Amino acid sequence: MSTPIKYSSQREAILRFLKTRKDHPTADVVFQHIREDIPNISLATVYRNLNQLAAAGTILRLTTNGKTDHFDACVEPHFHFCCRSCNAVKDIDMEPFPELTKRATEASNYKIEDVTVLFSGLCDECLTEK
Amino acid sequence: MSTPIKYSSQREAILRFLKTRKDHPTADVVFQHIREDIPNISLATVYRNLNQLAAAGTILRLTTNGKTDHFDACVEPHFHFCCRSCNAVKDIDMEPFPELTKRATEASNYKIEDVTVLFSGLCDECLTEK
DNA sequence: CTCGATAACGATAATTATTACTATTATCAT
DNA sequence: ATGATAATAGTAATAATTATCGTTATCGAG
Repeated sequence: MSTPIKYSSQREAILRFLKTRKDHPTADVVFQHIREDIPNISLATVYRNLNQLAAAGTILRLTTNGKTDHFDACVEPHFHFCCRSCNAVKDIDMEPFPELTKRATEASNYKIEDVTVLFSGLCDECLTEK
Repeated sequence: MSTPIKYSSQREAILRFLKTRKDHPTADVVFQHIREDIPNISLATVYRNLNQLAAAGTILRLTTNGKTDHFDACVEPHFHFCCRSCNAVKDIDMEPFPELTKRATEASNYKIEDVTVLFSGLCDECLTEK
């Protein structure tokens, strides 16, 4: 049914780069870094592949308060924090909360497939610089 | 310090409309409805006032999987659900989870000010239509 | 190993949501 | 009433993302 996926070195580079980063870069940040290795890569290619990888569940798309999406190569369920000052997206290392999905399933007649928890406030760096 | 806020009938109409709706409309939906009462209202005015009301904490901005923000006149802490098929945003009526913010505060060195929980999956309507 | 179908590409145009700008109007304290 | 300025309508500009399109790369079948 679905069209077969062919290998591309660009996609491999994008995924490899994402895996080296803990800070959930945006499409443009990915683009800026990848072009150091592949100078003539197109921004559209970056978007196309990030979308495809996210659709396949290989990476995670993080929609935050900020206007642009961030991407995360870690697909294990975990929590994120978005700083309202610098818009950085960071991980919060705490145990998952299966209770949440369970109670939402009981409380609604929807098919709950996923839950995203996004904390916001001020990150460590923005806190110290007064 | 901050500039004083002056009354405007447009803003009042926007807020009044939002309060009649349980379904968290987007800026454009607000615009389309308000212009039935105020035919020459500008879309920019709708955006300006929604932003101002959200900044003041009078209404809530909901950033979802979909590309456009939704707005909610109910600022009491509660949970939302976004349908991956029709992109509708709906409430989920369940008890708040103070535990979440508490544990995030313990697990990080950030100043946690807020948390948004967004469930996703298929809504009741999309479930029934096959 | 060719070959052929087509997924993916680079480059760029188009689209979409949102914000900025500007001259005018409305609010409101004095 | 009047003056300072917040808010407006209308529109131009911006920013992020997606669509288009001619070309290139992948890869299974012969």
